[in-house]
Amino acid sequence: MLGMEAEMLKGHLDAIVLAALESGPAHGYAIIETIRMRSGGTFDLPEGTIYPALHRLEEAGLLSSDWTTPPGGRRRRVYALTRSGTSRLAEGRKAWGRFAKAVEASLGGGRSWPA
Amino acid sequence: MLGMEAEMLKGHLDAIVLAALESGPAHGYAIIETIRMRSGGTFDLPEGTIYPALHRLEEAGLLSSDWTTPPGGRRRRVYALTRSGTSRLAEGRKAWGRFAKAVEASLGGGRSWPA
DNA sequence: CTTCCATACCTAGTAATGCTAGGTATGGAA
DNA sequence: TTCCATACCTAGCATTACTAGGTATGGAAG
Repeated sequence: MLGMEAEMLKGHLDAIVLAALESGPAHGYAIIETIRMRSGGTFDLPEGTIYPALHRLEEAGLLSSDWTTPPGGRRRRVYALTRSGTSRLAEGRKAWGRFAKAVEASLGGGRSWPA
Repeated sequence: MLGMEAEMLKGHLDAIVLAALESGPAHGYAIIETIRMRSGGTFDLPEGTIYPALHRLEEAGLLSSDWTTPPGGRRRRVYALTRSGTSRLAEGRKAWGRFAKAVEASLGGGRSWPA
């Protein structure tokens, strides 16, 4: 997040994190990187955002984690989507679709506006 | 908000409220109605959301208000966009565009997904 | 060898914000 | 006259992302 539009993530972070794990398990630092890349640099999340979110998602049963130590590397906590995490992600995508549509309709207000 | 996707508005409400006033001044109840209509029923905001938001926006100089009493009617507080409210709305639309694009890129993750 | 940096994790506390759940009041319909 | 829809308000709550600190290790630079 680049300061300007701080706080805008509210409520959408979970789905974004889950999506970052869809292609396979990853650890916190890598997830931050994935999200930054995918979002084209728009979401540059501080660790203080990601780690608590991961804990929350695991607590909720949407992620599972394992401590791993790659040969000659530091200890990492690797997260993976659980079955309910996968289905929550699907819900999250649908919810985002509805939400975005409603916001656009609300902002548009009859007048056309630049895509 | 239909419960399921509660909290998703976070950070976007202000722009939506400002947009509701773009076509002319209105009072709180009418703004709720406008937003519900425009959003196709998705955003059915409780008064406890709107009134504090209006106060916040006025405090921030983005709205101005006047008490009016229509002939044979109840007392209403009518809000209007100020000049800086108008320009904030423009910023809000741009910010939404960037944000939505980044979320879609983050959720999409290489795989195509239903518009 | 020591120093420093990037990696990698963590958490307590803060600020913001939307919502819940209450309250008041009035005009018109039943 | 009773009730509901309109119309406004607020205190307190829950959630959530962020700030600002902290720990530790492997590798590179000096």
